[in-house]
Amino acid sequence: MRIYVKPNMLYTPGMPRASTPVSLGGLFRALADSTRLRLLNLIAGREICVCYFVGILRMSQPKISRHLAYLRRAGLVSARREGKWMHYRLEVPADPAAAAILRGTLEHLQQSPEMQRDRARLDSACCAVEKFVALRRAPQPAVIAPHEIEPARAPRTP
Amino acid sequence: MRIYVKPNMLYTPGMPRASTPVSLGGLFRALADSTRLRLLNLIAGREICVCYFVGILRMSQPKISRHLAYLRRAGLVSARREGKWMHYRLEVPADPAAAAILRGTLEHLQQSPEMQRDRARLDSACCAVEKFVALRRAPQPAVIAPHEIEPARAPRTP
DNA sequence: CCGATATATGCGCGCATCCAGATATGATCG
DNA sequence: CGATCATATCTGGATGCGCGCATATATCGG
Repeated sequence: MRIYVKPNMLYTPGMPRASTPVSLGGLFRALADSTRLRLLNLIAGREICVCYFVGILRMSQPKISRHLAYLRRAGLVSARREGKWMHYRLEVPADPAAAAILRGTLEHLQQSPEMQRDRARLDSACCAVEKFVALRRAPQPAVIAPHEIEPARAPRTP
Repeated sequence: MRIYVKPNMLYTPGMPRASTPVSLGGLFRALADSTRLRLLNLIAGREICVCYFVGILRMSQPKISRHLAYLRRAGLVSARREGKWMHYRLEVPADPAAAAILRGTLEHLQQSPEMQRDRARLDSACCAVEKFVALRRAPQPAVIAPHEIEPARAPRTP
C-alpha cells in the first residue's frame, strides 16, 4: 500500500528536502506561495480529490498537481488513491512547533476574504458538482474529525 | 528622519515587494531562510548592532547585511543609525495575522538547540565583547520592553 | 487489449534568491 | 583632508522555483 512513491522515482529538484521532519525553514518555504496557501485552506478539515482543486481554483491541472507534490514532500499533506482519484488530506508535521504554526496559519487564513470565497465555492461544489468540477462522478469531499487534524490541543497526552 | 533609505536607492531585485503591509505570503517568504530565522531569534527583544550578528553567526558581513535588508524590506525589522553603527530591532507587522504568526514563530524558535546556542553566545558577548565581536567598542545590545515587541500578548504587563 | 479519464512528471523559460568577493557609502578620528 | 572603521550595495554565477506545454502513468469501462 505504498502511497504513490514509485520505487525509481527521481528526485525532483526544487522541492524541499526533508519529507517527514519539517524544519521551520522548510515549513515556511512550503507556505511561501499563495497557491499552496489556497490549497491548504481548502484541504483543512476535509479529504479532497484533486479535481475539486482544479475546478475551484481554476488553475491548470499540472500546476495544482505540482503544488500538491510540493506540499506532500514538505510533509504537510498526504495522498490516498481510490481508483482514478487521488484524495489529499492535511498531515500534521511531527515537529510540534511546525504543527502549531501550521495550525495558527490555517486559522488566520479563514479570515481572508479570498480564502472564504474559496471555501464557499468548495461547499457549493459539494452540492452541485457539475457546476464547478468538470467531472462526471467526482467523489465528495469527506469531513475529517477535528481531533484528527488538530493534534496536541489538549493540555497533556501521555 | 528617513530610516536609511537613500533617495536614489535602486530597487534591489529579489526582495519582497510589500514593505509595510506584510501579506502572509510575504511573511513566509521572509521566514523561509534559516539565516533570517537565526537573525530574528537574536533580534527578538533587543536592539542589536550588526557587528554582533557577524561575530555570533560567524557569517560574512555582506551576507548578514543582505538578509537584514531583506527583513527590513519585508517590514519585520527596522534600523536606526548611531554613528558608525546600525541598530536593528524587531518591527511588528501591521497585519494582525502576520504579527501573531511571527510572534508564535519566535516563541517556538527559542526551543531549538541551535537558537538557544545563538542566544547564549549573544548573552556572553554582551559581557565579553571582544571574545565574539571583532570590533573595538561595539555598542551593547539594549533590551526592549516586552510590550514594545509582543503586542496584545497580555492581560498582565508589569 | 483499447480508449478514456484522472493525475503526475519532464522540459524549458524566466525571474527570484542564494553566495562570495569586490567596492561604495557614511561616520569618526587624527 | 585623509585614514579607518562599520555597514551597505554591486557583480556575477549557481540554484530555487513557478509556470505552460507536452507527455507519461495509472485506473476504469467496454
